[in-house]
Amino acid sequence: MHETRIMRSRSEEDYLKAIYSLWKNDEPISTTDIANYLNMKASSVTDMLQKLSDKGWINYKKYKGANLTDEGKKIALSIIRKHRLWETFLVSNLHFKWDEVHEIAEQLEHIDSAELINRLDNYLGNPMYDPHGDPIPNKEGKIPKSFSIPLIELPVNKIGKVVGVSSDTPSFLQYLDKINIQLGSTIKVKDKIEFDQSLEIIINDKNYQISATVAKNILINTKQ
Amino acid sequence: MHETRIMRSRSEEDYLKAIYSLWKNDEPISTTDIANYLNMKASSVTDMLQKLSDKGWINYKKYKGANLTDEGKKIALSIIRKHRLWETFLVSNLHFKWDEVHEIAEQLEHIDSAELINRLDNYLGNPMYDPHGDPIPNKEGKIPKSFSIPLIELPVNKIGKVVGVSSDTPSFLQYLDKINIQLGSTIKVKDKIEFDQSLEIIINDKNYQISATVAKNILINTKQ
DNA sequence: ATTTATTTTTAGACAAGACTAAATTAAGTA
DNA sequence: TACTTAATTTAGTCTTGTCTAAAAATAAAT
Repeated sequence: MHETRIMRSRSEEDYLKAIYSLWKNDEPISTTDIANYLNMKASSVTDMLQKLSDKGWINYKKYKGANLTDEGKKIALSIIRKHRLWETFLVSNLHFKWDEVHEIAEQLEHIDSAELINRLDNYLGNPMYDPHGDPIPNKEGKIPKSFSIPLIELPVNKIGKVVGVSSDTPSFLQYLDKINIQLGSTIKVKDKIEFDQSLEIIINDKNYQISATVAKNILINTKQ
Repeated sequence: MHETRIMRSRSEEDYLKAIYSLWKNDEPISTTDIANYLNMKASSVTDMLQKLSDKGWINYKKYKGANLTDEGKKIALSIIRKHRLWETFLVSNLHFKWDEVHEIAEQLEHIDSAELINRLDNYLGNPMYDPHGDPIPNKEGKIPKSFSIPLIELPVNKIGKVVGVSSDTPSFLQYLDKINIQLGSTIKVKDKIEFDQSLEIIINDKNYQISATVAKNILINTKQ
């Protein structure tokens, strides 16, 4: 007895993932936003939205944007699961640095084998978070809750632990490496500069000055 | 300074690998053979051969078939390297069975990252052979020599060690599992049946009767 | 409320990679 | 050598996923 095999193109998967990533409230995502996210033209996006809608993966109303259906969300989460598990493998086992893995994981996330990804999950010890602190959805698409706030909201003289980042760009991650910030690092906010919102912080007894932009993209745990 | 990035489609890579696999003597490979190997129509193959020739990866003369150039051979070997390293990972680390890995490796072999594959190679301990006993080309495309003969050529009462198989089909590999043959197994040929060339063999003190077809696809070491 | 600007969709084109059917070339045979 | 068959190529079609340019719809502004 054969399972029904729904074939998805790489492109379709990329769109679903993009829509998931752009999803904030429950407002539909605009054509333009998706186009920018994927570096494509709006007209291409319109075409694909119609196709994804026909397949039942998104709800799409002309001129109104798109939102994932439950089915579409499930697919997006399975791709994100793959992406984050592969990133974990690359960093934990192959010793890539956290700023080097995104591109490769973008390819690996499209490998089609449930068996493979579940075995990889076990092999890695069923991790809850990837090397950037992002939660890894489980087989059923459930995401572990993570309680965190951006570093910029941490009060002066409080100590926090880095549990994630909200930007994955290599330049940002490399900057963090430079000032010795990694997942698990302990940070104390020594002072907040009123003028530009920048922070004076202490990491491993060394002082650093970081911009508000950076502080917004570092995630700190909220419970010990 | 950016390295020149020669983009290759998955299709192109599949053709190059096919031509490499079909390559025996130095006679060019025919359009039909490639078509059969890839389950495609000859006309599709003709199109692609022209394209690969334009890119300098094969030598192609109309009606005369195709052969890899040095450049093309290098690409084919790099894909085979990736395929076999991934198969090794799947079997050795994720504990897949040797008949389950081909399909997945067919996908993984197209992942494009030299850094990834070299790290994977090291992670696996720079293996020389994959789970089917096939030699793994190194970074430079050099293939370790393996000395082996098909089991059918092993003389009666001689003992040999299984070092590989020359068919990768799941049905064949599953049959080998059933009669307890794996890489490293010791086989003694008890008798050869003149009539149909079938063999009576002993594995782990148990007798089995195997057909000539099977015996041709089991590779036995020639030096201790 | 009407005009203006922006966003989105439509229409048509193109490249890649497959196909079918027809034409051509090569090979085998009488 | 001429004829027949098999292999190969050509020509034209189709699908997917992208694009540009133009048209239509929505949103913003006077």
